[in-house]
Amino acid sequence: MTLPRETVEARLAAFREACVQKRLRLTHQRMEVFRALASSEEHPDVESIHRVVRKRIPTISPDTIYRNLKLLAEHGLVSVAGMSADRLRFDANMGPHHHFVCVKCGRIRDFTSRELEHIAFPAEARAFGAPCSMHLEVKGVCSACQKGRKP
Amino acid sequence: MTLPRETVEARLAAFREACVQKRLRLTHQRMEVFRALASSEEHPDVESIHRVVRKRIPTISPDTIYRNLKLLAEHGLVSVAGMSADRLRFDANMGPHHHFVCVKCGRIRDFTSRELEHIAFPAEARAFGAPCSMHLEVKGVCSACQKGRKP
DNA sequence: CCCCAAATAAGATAGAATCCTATTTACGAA
DNA sequence: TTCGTAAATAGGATTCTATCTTATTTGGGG
Ligand SMILES: [Mn+2]
Ligand SMILES: [Mn+2]
Ligand SMILES: [Zn+2]
Ligand SMILES: [Zn+2]
Repeated sequence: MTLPRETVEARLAAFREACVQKRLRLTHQRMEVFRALASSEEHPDVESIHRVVRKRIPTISPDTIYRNLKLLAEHGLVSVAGMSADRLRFDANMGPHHHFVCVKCGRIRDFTSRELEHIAFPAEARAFGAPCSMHLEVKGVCSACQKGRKP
Repeated sequence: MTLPRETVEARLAAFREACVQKRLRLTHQRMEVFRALASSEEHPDVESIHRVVRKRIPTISPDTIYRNLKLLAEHGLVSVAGMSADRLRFDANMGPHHHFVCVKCGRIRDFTSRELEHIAFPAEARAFGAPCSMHLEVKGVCSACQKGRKP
């Protein structure tokens, strides 16, 4: 909530314009859901957004929050923080390594990179606290999915 | 399942030793859960592991899979693939950026890094398919949590 | 101002993960 | 080897996130 007002205003203006271009109806609810998210730098979850929006629209339902965020994410107007994780997935490879994640089939492949291994924690990250690990996730379409094989 | 047998054997041996050192009981179920994970390079979920282990222990319950994987993760013997994501969290910052994630309180902070911006998709990742995005997650303890502030 | 596809509210539903409790078991000590 | 006990398990119940269903409302083009 400590974002510069001009940043928020810019986001809201861009949002309105994008919605018009994409033929997404500018409902009261949709606008307030986006405003709540665009005014925060906390990467809020649905419950947090719902709490905020309820102050302006007391009857708004959680489903409307979910529905709009999903729609907006599909249109590239917001994104999901963190990573693709519908369910927990585990790893017995405890060595340092990174992941290639297929956005089609969800397959996760390990890789290491000599180039990346020598990168220290970025100073910009250290400014927030004491880093202890670093993980790179490369998203893309795996060879199998490119060839149209079944997932 | 295409892992070299020696790799699997080494993992199992290390696992037995670690369990003894950490005073974790080597139950039949725990051993088979770890064997299933250590024999796979698919980053399997609980259901997949359950299917595999059931061939040897037909009565094993999903809860035992969950319980053991969680315990082993706490002891650093396995890890959770992907990222910390108990629930969906959203982001209105659509510019390219990375995340610092506090392992104590879950706070997510944005950062960019000139050093990282110029990194191309690693060749090792491109070997798996066509990358389309890249995201770095730095885990650590944020300043607030270091100072013992409440989450 | 009209119309209607799109969007919403509220409750039902699905599914993942955890909790509860009676029973079993691993393993240290005698 | 046997024994005692705390740890672990099985299976059902429960919690909680997210999605779906359906009747109702509404944004916005014509
Ligand atoms: Mn991995
Ligand atoms: Mn972010
Ligand atoms: Zn794929
Ligand atoms: Zn913290």
